[in-house]
Amino acid sequence: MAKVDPSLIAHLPLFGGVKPEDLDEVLREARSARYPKNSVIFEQGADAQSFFLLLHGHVRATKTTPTGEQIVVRYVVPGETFGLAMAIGLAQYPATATAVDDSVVLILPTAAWPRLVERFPALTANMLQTIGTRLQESHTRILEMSTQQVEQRVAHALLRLAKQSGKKLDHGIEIDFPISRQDIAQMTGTTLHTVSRILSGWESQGLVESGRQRIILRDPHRIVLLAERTADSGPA
Amino acid sequence: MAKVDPSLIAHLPLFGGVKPEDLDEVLREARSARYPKNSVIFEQGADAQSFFLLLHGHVRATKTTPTGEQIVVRYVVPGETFGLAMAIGLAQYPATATAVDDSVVLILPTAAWPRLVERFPALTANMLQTIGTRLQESHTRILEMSTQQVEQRVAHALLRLAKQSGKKLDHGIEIDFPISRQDIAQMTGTTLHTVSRILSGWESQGLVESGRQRIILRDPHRIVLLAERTADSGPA
DNA sequence: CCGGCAATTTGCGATAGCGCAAAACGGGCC
DNA sequence: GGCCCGTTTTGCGCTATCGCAAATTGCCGG
Repeated sequence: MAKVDPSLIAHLPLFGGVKPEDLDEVLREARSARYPKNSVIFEQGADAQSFFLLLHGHVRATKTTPTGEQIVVRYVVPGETFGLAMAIGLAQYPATATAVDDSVVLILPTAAWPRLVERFPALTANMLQTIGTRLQESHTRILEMSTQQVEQRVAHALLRLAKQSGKKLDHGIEIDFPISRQDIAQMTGTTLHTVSRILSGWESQGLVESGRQRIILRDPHRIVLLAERTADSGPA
Repeated sequence: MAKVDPSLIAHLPLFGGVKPEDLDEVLREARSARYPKNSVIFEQGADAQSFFLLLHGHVRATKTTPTGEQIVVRYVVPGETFGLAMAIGLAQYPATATAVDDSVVLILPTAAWPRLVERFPALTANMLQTIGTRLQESHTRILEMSTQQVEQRVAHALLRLAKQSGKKLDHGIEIDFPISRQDIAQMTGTTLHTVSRILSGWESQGLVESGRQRIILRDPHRIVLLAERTADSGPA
């Protein structure tokens, strides 16, 4: 297991306020690991023995009901933390994390957290900020699910993904990791069938170009219009 | 403005780990205020100059879209904090808070927070816990909205309210503050019409007894069954 | 290069829940 | 005690979206 270079993590929000030269101290507690595409990093309900920092790749967090339905909680991009159960007082992970791409993560033992917090009080504040942001995002999502129709929700979801992980091409913005219709359905509270129909429609209007687990926004601007459109407005 | 007795707040989660005798120091920064039923405590978008602790009454937090639709984010019960914008790094309140009952709140200036945190480091951790719990609740809500039908969602919402603010009667559990069909609709992502139809149905089956802004769960157990029922299961 | 599998597309009902509108109700205030 | 207004109920048609099923497609592994 290779040593992690402090410069890799120095700029991350979590470590704001921690002196770069102190980061070695943090890294001493950490190890890194590689997860191949589609491998599970941790499972919902498992003991939260570690928390994670994504260095490379993409991770999907999902939550499953007792009856087996699942939703995508979020996609993690490099630089973000995940599996923070312990920070909010949970002994088990509330969601499952899966690498959707070959991914490299920094693993910190949950047990080290209290020690780190004591040593670097700024960490708690940073963590609070992180969780707070996620809370807001959740509320936004609830608001959307309550007030918008499926097409608008899908538009919002794709725009968000594009902003988060978009790779600019000259003919549009490509979402930079494999994502299926089913995934999008689970992000927006609908079915893969409906997502497929919507994307087909958009494709024939030149709004997107998509294929197997691959989506390119060809005309982000018009998608923004779609996302903001009220149920009735606009021509046929 | 009356002095607040430390014993009133000593047991609150936010102050866990703070010595009771130190609470005076906190209270020196605070003032209390009374908000009559239906008055607005702060408005979404306003500068977050204070944060709040509910002492008596009930407060509803709502979030409104640019186009005017709104959802109920949560109901605050005595002992809980609200308006924590500053703790998560927001300069403006992300929601509106309204007293749904005559309510008494403890008001703490946002400006005092950094000072308090420095003095009582446990506060940050407590806050993290609080926000973390809310994040989880949000995720649960998203999961429900994604996977359950309206009737089940309403059942869950009522059960939660009953647990939070239920007053036990010998003939059931009454939700202890005024709540309209519209409110429930905004908690569950549906319309007041649908909620009304559902409650009417339940009433005729003896599950609830309800009236103007008033709901009594007559048969919580059967409502639990409803809440857990999968779309198809069970007889007509 | 081919077989097989997972992802996607699409057609075709079925329906839960919406939206509108109107009527009934209930309480508080004067 | 009666009036006024906000809340609730309910009928009725409509449609967005689901659910199922079958056909198609594109990849990956061998």
